[in-house]
Amino acid sequence: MDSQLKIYNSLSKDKEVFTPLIPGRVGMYVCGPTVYNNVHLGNCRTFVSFDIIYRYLLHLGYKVRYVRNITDVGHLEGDHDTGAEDKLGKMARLEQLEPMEVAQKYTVGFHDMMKIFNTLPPNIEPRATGHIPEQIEMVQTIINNGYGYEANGSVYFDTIKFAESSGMYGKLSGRKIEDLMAESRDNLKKQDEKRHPSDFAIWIKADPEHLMRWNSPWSLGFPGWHLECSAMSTKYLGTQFDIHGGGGDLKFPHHENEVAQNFGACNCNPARTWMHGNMLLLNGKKMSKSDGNSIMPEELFTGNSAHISKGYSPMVIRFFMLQTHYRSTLDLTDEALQAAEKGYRRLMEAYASLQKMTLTGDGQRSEQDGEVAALIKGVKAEMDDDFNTPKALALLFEAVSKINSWKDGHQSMAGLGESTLSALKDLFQTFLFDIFGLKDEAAAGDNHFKTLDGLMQLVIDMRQDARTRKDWPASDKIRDTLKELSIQLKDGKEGTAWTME
RNA sequence: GGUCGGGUGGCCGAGUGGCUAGGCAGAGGUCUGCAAAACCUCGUACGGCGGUUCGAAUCCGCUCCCGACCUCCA
Repeated sequence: MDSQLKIYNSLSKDKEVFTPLIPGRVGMYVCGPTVYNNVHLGNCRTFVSFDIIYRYLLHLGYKVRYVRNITDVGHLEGDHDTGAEDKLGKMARLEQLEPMEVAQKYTVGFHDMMKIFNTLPPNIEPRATGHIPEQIEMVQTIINNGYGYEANGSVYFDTIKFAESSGMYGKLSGRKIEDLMAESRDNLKKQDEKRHPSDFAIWIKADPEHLMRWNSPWSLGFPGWHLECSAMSTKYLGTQFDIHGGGGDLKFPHHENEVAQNFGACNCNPARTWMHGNMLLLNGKKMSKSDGNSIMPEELFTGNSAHISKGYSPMVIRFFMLQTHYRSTLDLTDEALQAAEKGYRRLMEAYASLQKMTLTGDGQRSEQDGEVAALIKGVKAEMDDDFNTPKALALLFEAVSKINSWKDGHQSMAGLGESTLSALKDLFQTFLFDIFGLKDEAAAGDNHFKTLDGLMQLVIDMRQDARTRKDWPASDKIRDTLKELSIQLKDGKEGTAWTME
């Protein structure tokens, strides 16, 4: 709890020592998906990043309230926030479903995928359509405070007024208000209703064909995108809270407008720390369906895609994500995934070896003990430095070399203290599973695995007998046949281990 | 065009004013019946050109290239 956790704040563009508003507690809001289609992989990366952040905060002992919304109304297709079709409404029309059926379908799919990636569920997962009264109330408050105005049944946020009174419109995304004002677009519909081009809709009067609409003091309509996050973060975390996160592409306009709305409603800045994950690229380019530069999670698992040579398991992908800092772009390539797969296995195998180890030395501590102790401290220090998972992982891999050396007798464990060894075991257990959220897929402890392992021990014994007799054809036949079945035997000093490839 | 972020060894990726992560691949070695696995050693990289400095890949300037955002996007 007394850690010196530092977090990079997009608002100040600097790393800051993290101090929660209420000691011991953290309120964290992360922008969730708009459930109009299957989650795509970039989405998953953002949520995995924040999952690790959430897990680490829990590890530090904070009582965290993690809120991640589901947006199921208000998010429009096309050019601007008026005159375009709602994403959910469009899918509903195309698939001939109720909008809520669309939302339900993709919400379930999203949850399934989050589970596959082993992310912890948020504490509250509010839906935009479940908070229409709260949003209407917020619009009214914004109007009352003089930051919103009605025009023809729609309500707009007055960005110029906000910029003048707060001086911070554009601060989060590094934009100048003059530039925003100059960004007038010819193809903008309903531009005439706005006082300034940079103003945005917080309540939109529905066209007759619009599927989702609610009564409000201004019109039969629906809330603007951005507003749901402002209303729901306020409801569950208060007008001010600790962390607001999301993908980097949400900085503008979504987050910028959120700040504005919250300020307009409460005259205060909502989140103290803004965190943004970076993009996932595919072969050096942003994923884009229209260019064919895209891959769905399922395709990644099955290998059914022209971009990859084979399938990769969810935990390999999670490990792959951990190897890059959350604020860096991550380039997904087949070669990089292969490297990640091997690295992930090596780490898991070393973990298994470590847990079985007992001390062989005399308990006299030597230099080696100090090295391991420093390593253990280092891993935590890296996570305290803005959740630096790649560096923490690098240190764990240094431990992997040591573990394998001890195991194969290349290096003596002499000089390692009992408490140091057990701290190292704890470190692996805690970081790999509790914080990084990995699972050991090979040893996915079900009954079948137990049976298989028993069977394998028998086969290994029989091969060992053959080897003792120097019956090389027999022993090699066992080894080679298993290899064809994707089971690899690994001969070591202490006998033979096996793994599934 | 505007704004921002990058260009690191074969690939992916940390980091940072001097002690020069890590993973994967490659080379050599140890071990082994052979192999695999494992371990050890090795390649001394930071787009280009200038400048600041005792010293820069790390700071500054210029330049080239790439990406993101500016419009739906995590």
